[in-house]
Amino acid sequence: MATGRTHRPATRSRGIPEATVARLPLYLRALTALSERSVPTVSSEELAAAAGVNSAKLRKDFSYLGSYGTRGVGYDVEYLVYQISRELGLTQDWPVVIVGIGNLGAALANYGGFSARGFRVAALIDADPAMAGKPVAGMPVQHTDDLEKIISENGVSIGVIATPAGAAQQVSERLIAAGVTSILNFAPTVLSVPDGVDVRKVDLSIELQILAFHEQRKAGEEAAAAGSADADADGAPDAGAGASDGAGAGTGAAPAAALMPPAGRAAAAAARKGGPDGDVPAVMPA
Amino acid sequence: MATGRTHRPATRSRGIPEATVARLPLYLRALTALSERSVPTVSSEELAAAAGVNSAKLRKDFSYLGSYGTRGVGYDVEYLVYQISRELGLTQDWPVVIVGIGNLGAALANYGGFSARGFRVAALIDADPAMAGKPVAGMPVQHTDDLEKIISENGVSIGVIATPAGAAQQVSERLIAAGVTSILNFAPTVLSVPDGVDVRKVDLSIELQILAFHEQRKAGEEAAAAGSADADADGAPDAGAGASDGAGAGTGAAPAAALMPPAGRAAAAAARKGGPDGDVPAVMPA
DNA sequence: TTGTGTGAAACGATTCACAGCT
DNA sequence: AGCTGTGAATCGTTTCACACAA
Repeated sequence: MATGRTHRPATRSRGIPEATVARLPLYLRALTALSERSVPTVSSEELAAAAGVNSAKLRKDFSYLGSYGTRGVGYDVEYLVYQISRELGLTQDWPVVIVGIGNLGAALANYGGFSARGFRVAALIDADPAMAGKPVAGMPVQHTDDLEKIISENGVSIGVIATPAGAAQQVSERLIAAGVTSILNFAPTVLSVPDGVDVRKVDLSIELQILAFHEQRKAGEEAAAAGSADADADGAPDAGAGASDGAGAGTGAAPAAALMPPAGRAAAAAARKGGPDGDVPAVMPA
Repeated sequence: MATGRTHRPATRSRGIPEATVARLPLYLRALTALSERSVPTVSSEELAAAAGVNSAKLRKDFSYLGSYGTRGVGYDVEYLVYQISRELGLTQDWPVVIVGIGNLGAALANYGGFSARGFRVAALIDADPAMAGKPVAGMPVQHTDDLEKIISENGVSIGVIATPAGAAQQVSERLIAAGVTSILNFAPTVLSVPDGVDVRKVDLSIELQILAFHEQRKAGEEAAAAGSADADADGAPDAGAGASDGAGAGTGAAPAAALMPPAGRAAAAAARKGGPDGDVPAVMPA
């Protein structure tokens, strides 16, 4: 801390809040749709509805970009489309490479909306020699050996990793060494990268687990609601013994058994599926 | 809407913060890896590093689950794996349907890690009659007509939408009517769903746009650093000299020059690629 | 002595509510 | 009369820093 500015120096310096940046693409999509229907202006209320946020948030977001609206009227659709595109850097185009052409990589390569905006798939790269030369989405797959050359010749700064988890870290290192500074990672691993490199993660299994959590809670509440006064229906999360997992049990599992002294190794082991749980997904990570 | 308990009743009642929930799967993955290497205990410091977060955050997160650690020692790996799995609802299994078996849907169906945890693909559904019966990932694709039957017979509560954007809203409505209460949406649209239904979105194009934003900023900073005080170093084609936009522009006195009159239609039109920008991706949404 | 668990401070994002422009 | 733009209030998350248990 005391050491001057620590990692990620002044990156956040002049700035649009991260949460706002993450919503700009959403607004842009809604605006593009309006633009296609030749709608000339929108109110914050309408646009917010189309983007699935509330209008106060949208107005605040736009206020970070400048004053692009007209009081009493709304926003000029075309003008906003342009301003947001520019702010996001979509007025220039970004060559992108996809590394790992398995099921997912191929799906990504075929994704239309990819090239629709400023993005252009510059190359498809895979480690399997058998893939080399094979056309995927009308483009020949190239071998990993040429990764560095491809990156530099095409001026690629954004890489998409769709390899198995085990290969991801190494691939990211090669990409970065070759000049890539932004990575979209579909492999289920935490990538460690140097400062100045941005990584965004897309992880199917994490998303499902989050849904499962809420789903389970719904079931618990339902049961609690239906099942009258149960000891710890909504109990305090008190540090004490079992209370803290009321919702968990849901359908009939005995809550008592669930909690045990932090020494119950046996139960814990039993709980894990004995199956081929491998951390590395077959070929399609996400 | 405001009838009695407003939307999302007491869902958040006794609660683990959402941000914490979103990190539990990350911890779980790191712990599973340790477990496989038969590591008996970890400190918050080590585990945090493996999960890519800082240790204070991790300890705070775990504190919401209960006191599962041992002071002076650390956390018992197996025990924590079990507790987190249980908290996330992964000790039961969740039948899932995937709707839209295009490139992406097929990739998802083939995803190994899917079934690895509590999730099981109960059915693959597609609207194309030509797909019906065809095996994907060792499973016959079924026709949309049978969607309701499939959902109820299998007790499915989680649905994955991998259809083109145009079909997503309708598919979500049918899923929900049939009993699904959690949706993972890969189609690039905002789904509107009733209260009590959870939706999570995975959107490739949004992720790329966020990266592009940061990428552009990096380029700008670099140029600014290298090339003295150049007005529009960041290649903004527009007159928007908005370089220093002072966070908040707080002190009134808007840098008027930065913004041209909200009437510049021409520029806006020019900015949009004339190409086939269609909002609906070919077959693979994400 | 070590490393967890947690109040309290700091920070960031969202929402409120209204002044001010059109 | 209407709708944006934005200070101020609120809420949620992260970080700090240290008491306390092993």
